[in-house]
Amino acid sequence: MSNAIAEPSLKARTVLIAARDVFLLHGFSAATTDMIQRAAGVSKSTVYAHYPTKEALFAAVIEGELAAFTDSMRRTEVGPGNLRKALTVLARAYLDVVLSPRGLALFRVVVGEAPRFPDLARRFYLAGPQVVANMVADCLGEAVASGEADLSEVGRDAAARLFINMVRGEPQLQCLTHPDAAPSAVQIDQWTREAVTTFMRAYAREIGKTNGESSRPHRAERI
Amino acid sequence: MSNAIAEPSLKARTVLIAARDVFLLHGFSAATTDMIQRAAGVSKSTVYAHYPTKEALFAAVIEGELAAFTDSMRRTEVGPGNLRKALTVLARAYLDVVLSPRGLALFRVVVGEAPRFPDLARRFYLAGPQVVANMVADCLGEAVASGEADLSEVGRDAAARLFINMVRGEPQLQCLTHPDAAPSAVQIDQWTREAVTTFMRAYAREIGKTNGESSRPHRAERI
DNA sequence: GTCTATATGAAGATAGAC
DNA sequence: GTCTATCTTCATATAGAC
Repeated sequence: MSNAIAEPSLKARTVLIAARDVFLLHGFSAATTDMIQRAAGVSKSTVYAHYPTKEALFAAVIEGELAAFTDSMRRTEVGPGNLRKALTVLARAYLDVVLSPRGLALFRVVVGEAPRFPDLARRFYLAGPQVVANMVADCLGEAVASGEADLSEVGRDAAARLFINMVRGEPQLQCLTHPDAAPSAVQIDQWTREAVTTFMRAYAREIGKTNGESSRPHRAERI
Repeated sequence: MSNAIAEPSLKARTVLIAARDVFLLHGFSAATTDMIQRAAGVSKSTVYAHYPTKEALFAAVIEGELAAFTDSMRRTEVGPGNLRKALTVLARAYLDVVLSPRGLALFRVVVGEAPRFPDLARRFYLAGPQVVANMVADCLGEAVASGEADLSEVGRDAAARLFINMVRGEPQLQCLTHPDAAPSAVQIDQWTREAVTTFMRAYAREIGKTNGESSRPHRAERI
């Protein structure tokens, strides 16, 4: 069936998917077009029919991963709840993507090849950390408006960046430097809790200090 | 010209230094032994006389950089002062190394090649973040003892890790993803201040704010 | 130990048949 | 568009003279 009139975009996608696996596993330089060709089950010239060079194929792969990353984060619904709850949801969503094999491999490759592909590195920052920071900043804006948080000392955007870096820092670094040891769900929960707790201690205003899931929704949320 | 009696360790060091420059600039796979040989001004077989393979040479380079990193941090004198001052000194010392061209290149290469050199990646964590976290933890231990800090909620070691990741997070990520734009000293100062401020707001106890010099911390107060 | 010269293999990319 | 076969270049690593 597919032999008669091969749809061009189909083979192109096959090549792209194979290239993604190979590039994310080996990095740009160590990956070879032979590996990609073999993984895709096509011939060498089919690869070059759709992508003029190895660099172009690499760029297409990274762009696709960035889009997937952004989409994944954008699908996160914070939902109703207090600030602690909202930050916890965002932190978990961020860590889920960052600590996934795909997320770790993307970081490795983009950062490792940044001197050779500076534009891709910049786009990584915009599609990843920047997007998440904006989501957190929105959340913090509402919290400030409702009196849940006081960010007058550092500002909303700086606070958002501090938070996501606190969330990402240790888990990502440990995963990057211990490639064979994936952290447990319990460990990830603890990291999340520590970061959220620290941020809340620094910037949350004491409303109902007795704490413990005060079911009072400070922010009347849209649903 | 190096005709008389070439000291073996001299040429070995020449090769190692050249290899360091090449590996840190291009990464492991993109670097070639030709580049190293040319940069060192020696012949191909001289390289292989001292290091059996490209991998072994790479490992020697990374080990050397890790030792330099650790030494640099260990030379940091925290000196007398309150907790805010001590954390600021440690943060600046850490950022100086992390954001230096050598520090950024080391991170790039080690993280990028971690799947192929997992042992080096683990040793990177121990020689870098772990060392700094221990220094911060020592500092925090004193602060707890003197009543300057209350770390009962997350613990001393977790607090230390949170702090260094807050310090490192945004500056390092921006430098890694914007290889052509070095941050200004003012920007670095601001990042440092934001991280220290956030940590202090979360965990410092207000001593002598209203009643002035009530307790006597063993490190001299200074604002 | 160090050099020149080279073996050996594989990389990225292309030509031409179908 | 896709394949088989190939070109050119350059990689790591080694042999043999000095």
